[in-house]
Amino acid sequence: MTKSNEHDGREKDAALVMFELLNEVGIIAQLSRTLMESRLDDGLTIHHFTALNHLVRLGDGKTPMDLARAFQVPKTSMSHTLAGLEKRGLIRMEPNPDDGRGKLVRLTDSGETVRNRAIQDIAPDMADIIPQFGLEDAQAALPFLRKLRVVLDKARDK
Amino acid sequence: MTKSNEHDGREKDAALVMFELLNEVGIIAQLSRTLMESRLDDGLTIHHFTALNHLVRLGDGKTPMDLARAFQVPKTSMSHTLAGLEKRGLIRMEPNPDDGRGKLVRLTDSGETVRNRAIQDIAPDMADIIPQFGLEDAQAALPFLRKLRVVLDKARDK
DNA sequence: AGCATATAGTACGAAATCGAACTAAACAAG
DNA sequence: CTTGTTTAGTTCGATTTCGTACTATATGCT
Repeated sequence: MTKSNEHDGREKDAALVMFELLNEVGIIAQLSRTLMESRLDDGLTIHHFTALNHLVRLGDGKTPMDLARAFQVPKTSMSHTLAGLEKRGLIRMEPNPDDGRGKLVRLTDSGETVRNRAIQDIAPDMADIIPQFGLEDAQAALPFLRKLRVVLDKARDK
Repeated sequence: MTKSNEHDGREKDAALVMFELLNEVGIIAQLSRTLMESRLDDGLTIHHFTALNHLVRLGDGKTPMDLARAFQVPKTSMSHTLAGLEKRGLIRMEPNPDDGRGKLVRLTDSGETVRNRAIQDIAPDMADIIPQFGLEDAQAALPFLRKLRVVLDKARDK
């Protein structure tokens, strides 16, 4: 039926490859999520950890909307996550001096400590995974994934 | 402090690489999730689609637990997803002849049709993404991701 | 066989997710 | 300055997610 312009068995449609790729990515995300979550548990969820991690790595003083956009979640969900972090004393909310509607998210010392401890707790698991296929493969995959993330991000608003 | 056995700036710890990698994967999964969801909507969620897709690709006659394990979700969540699919007439639940406790999930014709249509609806978006970094890169990434998924899956039960 | 333990699935309730509606402030145009 | 539009964030409610507890069957051990 379909025209076979090269080797039929190996002929792979671009959409097909992408489907498979995102399928794998979805499963990996789910697996890593549950793996990390099993290591966390001071009642901390992945969302809590991810937000803390983001603030440590890229600097605090972000607005809630910045974070919502960064993680592609609705602002109401981010509100909820931040409320949880604040209740635990891991962040503080300040009024945004540049925008009377807005707030700024500030890491507390405790927040940074908790994040660092979480990293320490999870790191052994991460390190254990690498040797199973070599650091080089993983390093090679990173730029590709970054690019894919950027492309998908742009495709977001059609 | 850390010994610099090569080029210090590029020296990357295995755990660090893995963190970054899974971070990217998580964001990509989230983006692709919302992208797909925007194309679906006959009330179908990603979970519905993913389950249908799995059954078409790998064959039906799986138990709910098979599916729960495949997607790494609690069995109660899978119950809920399957209930939704059954209510829509996209699957049927049979008793498992080999296990009196269990059930088998069967695709209906309608289920297969709906899955195929969903694929058709999403395919253009998938195809649009590929040219932005070349089919070869994507094909190269696939085996790596599969391996990572398998490794994580094994690490699951410590 | 009989009993202990493990497993498949469901019921139920608590928490999380997220859309809709709302408040308040910013911004844009006249 | 007023008016209309946009944006940040919260509140509220419907739906989803998922842990706990339960039932029923299977499996393993003696």
